[in-house]
Amino acid sequence: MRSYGQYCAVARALDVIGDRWSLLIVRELLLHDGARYTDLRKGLPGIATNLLADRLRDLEEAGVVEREDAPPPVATTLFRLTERGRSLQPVLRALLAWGAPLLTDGQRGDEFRSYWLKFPLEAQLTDHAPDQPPVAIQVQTADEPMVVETVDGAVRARPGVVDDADLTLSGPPDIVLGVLMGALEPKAAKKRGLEYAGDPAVLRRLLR
Amino acid sequence: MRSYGQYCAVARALDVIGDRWSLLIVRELLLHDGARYTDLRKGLPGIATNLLADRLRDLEEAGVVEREDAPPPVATTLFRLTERGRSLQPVLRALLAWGAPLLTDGQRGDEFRSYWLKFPLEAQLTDHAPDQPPVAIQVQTADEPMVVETVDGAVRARPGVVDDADLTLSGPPDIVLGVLMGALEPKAAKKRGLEYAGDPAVLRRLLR
DNA sequence: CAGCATCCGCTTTGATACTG
DNA sequence: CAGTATCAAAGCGGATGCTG
Repeated sequence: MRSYGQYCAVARALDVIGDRWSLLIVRELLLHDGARYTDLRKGLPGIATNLLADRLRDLEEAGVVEREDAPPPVATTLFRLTERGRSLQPVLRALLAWGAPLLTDGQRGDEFRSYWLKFPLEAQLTDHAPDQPPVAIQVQTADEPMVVETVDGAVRARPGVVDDADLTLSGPPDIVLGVLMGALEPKAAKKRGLEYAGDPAVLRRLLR
Repeated sequence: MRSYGQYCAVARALDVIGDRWSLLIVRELLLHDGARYTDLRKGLPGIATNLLADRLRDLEEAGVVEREDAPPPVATTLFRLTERGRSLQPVLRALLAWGAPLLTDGQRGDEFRSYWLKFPLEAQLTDHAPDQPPVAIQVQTADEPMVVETVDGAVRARPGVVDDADLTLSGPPDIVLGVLMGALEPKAAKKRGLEYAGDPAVLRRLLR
């Protein structure tokens, strides 16, 4: 990117990560540290492959990303965030918070990966009854199942399955997200394609 | 900007404010609410006038900026942030914090406006002795003088002059900033063009 | 197959000139 | 003062080809 040529911290930051796709690459690496080129392409639908290569090079030069030639049997290049790269998390969090209201008008044909739910869910949900036994919610939407669970008073979301989930949600991403963010009543959501099974109190415990 | 087409809050946020110059326009309006088109141009050295007009239109459509046709005697258009626009402040703060280390390698011919110091100074400085009488630092660098002063235990920076400053700093922006951020010792700074007069304890009170 | 590089058409940006 | 208009240059998106 061409520099803004301004002696200002915001402008200098944007000189480094203001390029199109750059912050989304950082998002992918925050969600999936040690990703292969192909993983990044899958997580960045719409990016041109030459741009991904360019950006990775730029970010590497800027000290945000580092590449590691994994030894056999993997024998592939892994891309990681440096410490400096991980310190972009507050920027992503702020953007996430600002952008969250823009999700309420539905998916509108946008691409979606269910592990993208990790950040909004962990930001929004809190365990309001950490003394109670832990709970787990199984979420099924789009490409892969996710688990939302309480761990030591914190709420964690990860790809995966649990067989003893206290609550199971499945349906379109925007509906599932709406319910999990407390913006949509389960009753209304059922009419819009939500499958809902288990204990509703679990949701109230995390939402409040 | 072309949409990323991803159902993700970060991507949707970037769809709105990820365009080149957009966040710097927001910076200007946060620093100078109710700015005229010409004020914005002065505060955004390097922007092409058609781009400024385009971005202001886009941001207005997105509900970030609003324009107000000021009545006489002003009789000009004023641009303001909406509430939604002001809520971008955490994003700017996060970018500022991330970009701050990039300022330490000097100004390198970059443009500078002294009121840009407001955010970094207020973010970095704290009044560690709020019970003591208030203090003021007069800062003179580049285009206009700035005052850094304690107000009810907070630190405020604003364009202007005070005649009873406890400390006066003047010199090149990067040197003055280095001293005020505590990254540069006054002694070393003097060798690099800093004029320094008054009570050094004032600085220690705000830095610690 | 993973990790690019190249080519090409299109869009965005930048610089400058001009206007109500 | 607050923009349009114009045009060249750079950046982006999509397709495809190359190399280990």
